[in-house]
Parts: sequence; structure tokens; C-alpha cells
Amino acid sequence: MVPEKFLKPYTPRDVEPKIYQVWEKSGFFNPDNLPRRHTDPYTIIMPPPNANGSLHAGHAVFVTIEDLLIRYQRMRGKKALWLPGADHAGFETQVVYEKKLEKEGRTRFGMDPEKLRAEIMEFTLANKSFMEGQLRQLGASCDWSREKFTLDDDVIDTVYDTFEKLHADNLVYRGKRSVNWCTKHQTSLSELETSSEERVDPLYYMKYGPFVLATVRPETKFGDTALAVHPNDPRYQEWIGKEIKFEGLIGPVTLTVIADEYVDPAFGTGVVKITPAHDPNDFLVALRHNLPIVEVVDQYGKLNEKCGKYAGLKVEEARKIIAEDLERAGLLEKIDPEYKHTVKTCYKCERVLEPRVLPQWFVNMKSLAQPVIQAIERDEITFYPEHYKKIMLHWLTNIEDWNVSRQIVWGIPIPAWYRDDEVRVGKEKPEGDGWVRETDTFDTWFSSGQWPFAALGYPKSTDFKTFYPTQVMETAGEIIFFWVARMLMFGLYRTGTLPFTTVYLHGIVTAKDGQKMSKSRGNVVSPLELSDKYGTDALRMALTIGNTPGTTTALYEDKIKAYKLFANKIWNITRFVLENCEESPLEKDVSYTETDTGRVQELQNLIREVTKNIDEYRFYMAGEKLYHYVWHTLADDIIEESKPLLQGNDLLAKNSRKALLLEILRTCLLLLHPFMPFITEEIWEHIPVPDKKLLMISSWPE
RNA sequence: GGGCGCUUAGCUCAGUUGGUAGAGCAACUCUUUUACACAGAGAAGGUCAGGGGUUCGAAUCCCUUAGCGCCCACCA
Repeated sequence: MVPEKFLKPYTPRDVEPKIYQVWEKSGFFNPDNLPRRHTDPYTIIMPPPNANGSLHAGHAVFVTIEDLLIRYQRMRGKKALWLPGADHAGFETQVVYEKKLEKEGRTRFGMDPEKLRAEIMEFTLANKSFMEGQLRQLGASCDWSREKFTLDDDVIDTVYDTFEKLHADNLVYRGKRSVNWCTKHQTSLSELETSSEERVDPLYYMKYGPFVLATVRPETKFGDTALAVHPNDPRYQEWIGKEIKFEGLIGPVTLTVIADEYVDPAFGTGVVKITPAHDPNDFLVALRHNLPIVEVVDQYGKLNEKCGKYAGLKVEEARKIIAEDLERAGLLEKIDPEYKHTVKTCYKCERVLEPRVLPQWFVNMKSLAQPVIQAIERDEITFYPEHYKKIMLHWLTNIEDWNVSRQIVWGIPIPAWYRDDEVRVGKEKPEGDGWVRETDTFDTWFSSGQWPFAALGYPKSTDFKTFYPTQVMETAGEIIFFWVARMLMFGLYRTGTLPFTTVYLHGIVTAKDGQKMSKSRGNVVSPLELSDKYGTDALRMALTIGNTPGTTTALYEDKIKAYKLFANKIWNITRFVLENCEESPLEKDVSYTETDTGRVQELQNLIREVTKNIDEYRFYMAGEKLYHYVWHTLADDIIEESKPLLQGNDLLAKNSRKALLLEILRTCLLLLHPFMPFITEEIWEHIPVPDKKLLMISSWPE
């Protein structure tokens, strides 16, 4: 009897949640529970989604690809572990939460840090559990029993150990450096967390005593601590080392003229005012020449008390007013009104960042990068797509020290203590009185960068010994520097072994018009809604086929609809096979006709091609081949030619064909399972299979 | 200022080491034949951005031009 459900179109809603429960109850997501044949470990560490909202299309891509890999390897007999996680996502989450506070008419500033932290924790944990449900809906066959959160105690301990080791190795230091400060978010940011924006601003030529010099920021002049010229500039030789005195806007000014290679004689007049507190280049000059650092812009982007009557003005207002006053005082020679330059902005709020000199923690990256550069040059890491190798090498080669201090509460507190001029690193308060704990937290990527070994319980756990290094890191190309590069460096630094040897980078998912999905454009599609509407299998196929590594992929409903039809096609093929082959003898008792032998060979070619394509990370091609075979070979040709055979009188041909149809269907389900796990498992339950077990742990066809 | 990617059928994109151009969707014609109308059969559609070169042969390799997009970069 053909089950009644096959007489109706396929309805994913009735099937998917039920099937996921079957899988989860089976325990086979946990590699420890897999049958004995699963010996060699195969590990993927899931990029932990930020627990501050819903899963988006990009998450659906990683679930699709990583689940495909894991299911494939599990079927091939690997001891497959896909380790799920959730990321507290420091600054990102804090920004999301601040927006929520704003909507409620509240603000984080002035809030008790402990209370704020507790509130964000509650928010994050709620999102985390919500997202876990969504990952299940997308069919993720990950081992929930091993799920990690980036704020788990053991993870924090590992992060602290790394920090202490870096400190002991002189690879981390606390120093006053020029950092990128966001006046809205009230924190410093790393170089990667900045964007740049091209601007057209006036370039002011100001008179400084005997000199004229060009600047776009006249408002920082009160923080000047020197003037600089190029050491070989013939125009200014006599001034080098001399002091100049002149009357400024708020009183007399005395500045020494220094010589530094940094000055470009061809720009402006060849004379630069050095304002170390508010310009990163000037800061470096100040370090070389031991210049004082005078802060005149405060943390809110306002001029401070050192600016006389201009105190309290915002930078932008001050600039205009000061330019006018300079003009009136005859101190402005000219203005170039259309000077093109770029400014650094906060990648979250797009406000112009203020360079500020603050005591912060920095990681010396050059020595961490060096061994990774060598490993990449020796091709110990394979990148998909290939050209990321070059991009990675370029970035690692030009890497700078990394500011890991953030002035936000939502993060792992930096384990450091201060007393007068003393600095101690460690989780516990040092002996003695007067120690004050650091209030800054780590850049979230500092801990994320340690995720592969931290999540596996380095150094003591057996999981670490069994599952590290992992096989492949699959993630978004846009976080290659933020995350992938740091994992390689920290992984090698802490464990002596690269955390993975294959990096697969998928591209951004866009809307059909190729535009990036964003709330403001209103073109965001929710993968969960699409899954509800068309089924997860269809969504996953749409995200697999036509999706090549490193390039953007357009996701739109028509495409998903096509794969919903494909699911239905498989459903109806099954119905045909069940209706016709119920009393089929087993293959071993049947000898195939010549035609059917040809069909078996054709099927074997398919197996070979699909296997090869998956092994070589061409999932889109494997998926397309399967789609094409199932629809246009199996359904259109084989089933059509079977009809007269099955109704005819040639018993040998009939039995051969029945056995063939069943074999093809079984093989297709096996091959399709990593792509469309739900419908294949559901059908598997209803067709005759010798020694049947769950499809998810059945053997991949050879 | 460097670096990278893309440009193939109306739309979205494949095309693995060079061997007579592919898929899905859309549009067209026919067909309700007991797996499926969430279907089938058939036809149509491209000088593979332009130009040059290597080769017996190039969408595929090299050079070049143009358009689009991205990343990196401390010049006031």
C-alpha cells in the first residue's frame, strides 16, 4: 500500500519539524553516539551567530553549506562533529541594545554597569535560545550537547590564559596610543571597525608667525605642540630647531620647529602643525621627538577648557567659528574650498571618528602573523576561492598592532589591575592594597579569534585532542580579517597547530537586484519565513545552486519556488516507484537487462561526479547535477520508458526494471540527503531498504 | 594611491585542467496520457562587454580599452 500522504503534494510543514525531532532523538548529531564504523574525526566549528537578533540570509548560507559538508562526511563514515555556538558579540550587541534603550527613552550612560550588563545578558540569552530554534528549523545537524557560548566560564578562562601568555611573551602591552574614538558610542575601535568616507572640505592656510600652513582642522590648533618641516626642505633649513612665537586667537603661542621625514614638502606649504593628541600621524611624530601631548577635544567631540572662549563648542561648529575669527584677525591667508580627502568613520554610526590618545591594550601582531604567513606560503592552507590567499597574505604582511580595549560593558573584562604606575595582568587581584581593576572589555574578536580551540576545551579536554585541528572553516568572506586571520594566528600561537587547513568563504547574499539586503532598503528577506513558505529543503537548494564561493548570491522567491517544485517532483517519483515496485524482488535476486545495466552505469557516473564535486567544494555543481539527473533523466526518461515495461509481459524485464527503479531512488535519496535532508529522510522511511537505518547515518554510495 | 573581482539567453547565474555555448525562472506552441498541471512534449532565444595576441582550436590563457562592484591605504 502506498501511504496516503504520497497521493497529495509534498507539504514540508508536516514533515520537517517531525524529522528534525527524529534526528535529534537518535543522538547521532553527537559523534560519540555514531555507530562503530565512524572512526576518523571530521570537525567543523560553526561560526557562532551573534545572539542579538534573528538569523538572516547569510546565516542560512552557512547552515546550508556546513550542514551539507557534515552530513556528507557523516555518511562517508566520518566521526562528524559540527560544534554549534553563540556569540555575545560585544560591541555589535551593545549597539543593538543601545538602540533598544533609546526607543524606551533610556540611555546606557549613567547606568550602573552591573545592571546594564545583566540586562544585556538577559537579552542575549533570549536571542540565543530563539536562534537555536531557528538553526533547528534550517536542519542544522550540529551537536547541541557541545554547544558553546562565548561567555562560558571555560571560554573566558582560555581567553585569559591567552592574554597572560601574550603578556608574558611581550606580545601585549598597555600604552598610550592614538586610537579611533567614536563620540556616539564612547569607545575606541580597531582599525577594522572603521570605514572611510571621501569628503570635500575647505583647506585652510593659516599664518603661524613667519609661516603659512595648511590644515583641514584649524579647531585643533590649541593642541599644537610643534611645527614640522621636511629635513631636506631648502626653504626652512634655518628654522629647524628654532622656536617661533606669535599671537594666536587666545593668546601668545610658542612652538619649536622640528624636522621629520613624514612631512611632504610638496603638500601645502611644506610646514605642518603637529597636534599629537588629535592626529595619528602627528602622534607618531610626537613619539619620535618627545613632544608633549595636549588634549583639546574631549570624549564628546567638544573643545575643552584649554580652548579659551571656544570651550564647549563641537568640533564642526568650532571649525567654522575659528576660521571666521582667523580671517578677522588677519591670520588666514587663503582657503582652498574644495579639498578632497578621506576621513575615518565609525562603521556602525558613520560619524567621523576622533583620534584620541588613550592608555589601551595592544597586541603586537607582527610576530603572531609571521608563522601564519609562512604556513600560507607553504600552501598549508587551502582557500576557496583561491584568490583569498593573496588577500590574506597582503593583510598579514602589513598588519599593525591591534587595539583590543573597548570602553563598553558588554564583553569579557580585561584581566588587568593598576596601582599608581604599576600594571598587573591576571584574573585575580594582586597582593596588597590599592589595586584598581581595569574597566575596559576585550574587542569581541579577541575572544572569537580563539574560538576553535576554546570551544573544544583547550588544553585539557579529550574533545580537543580528538577534534582539533578541525577540517574546514566555512564563513563569510567579509570577516576574513576580523575572524579567520585571527583564528589562524591565535590557533597556531596557543596550540602550535593551525586550527584548520581549508578556508571556504561564501559571498554575501543579496536581493535579486544585486543590492545588499538592509533594513533601510527594505529588501531584507528572512530565511525562516522562506523556509515556512517553501520548505527548508527548497531554501537550501536555492542557496546551494548558483552559489559559488566568494561571489555574491542573489536570493529571491522565484528561485526557491523552483526547488519547492523539485521537492514535489521527488515526492511524485517516489509515489510512482512505490505504486509499481512494491512487490519487487531484491536486487541480488535479479539480473539486470542490458538497458538497465546501462542505467546503472549512468547512475554510477552520477555518484562519481557528485562525490568529486563535493570533495572539491563545488556544491553548486553537485547540486545542479543531481537536480538535472533526477528531473530530466530519472523522471523524464527512465520513468517514462518504464511504463510500457512495467505493464508488459516480459517478466525478466519487469523485475529488472522494478529493482532498478528502487536502486535509483535509494541512491538519489542518499546523494540528495546532504542537500535536502528533510524530504529525503521522510521518503527513506517509506521505501524498502535492506538493513534500514536512518538515512542520515546510511552509507554514502560508492 | 595600490590590489582584487565581475561583464555569457529578457532576468538570476553555471561553465572544474582550452575541444562545436548551459541551467532555472520568464515568454511561445501543443497536450488534461492513472507519478506529478506544483506536469509533459516541442520550438525559440547568446558574434560569451569591445579590440588585439598565443593556439590546429579560446567564454576559458596573455595584453589592452570601457563599464560596474569590492577591499586595502596615516599625507596635514
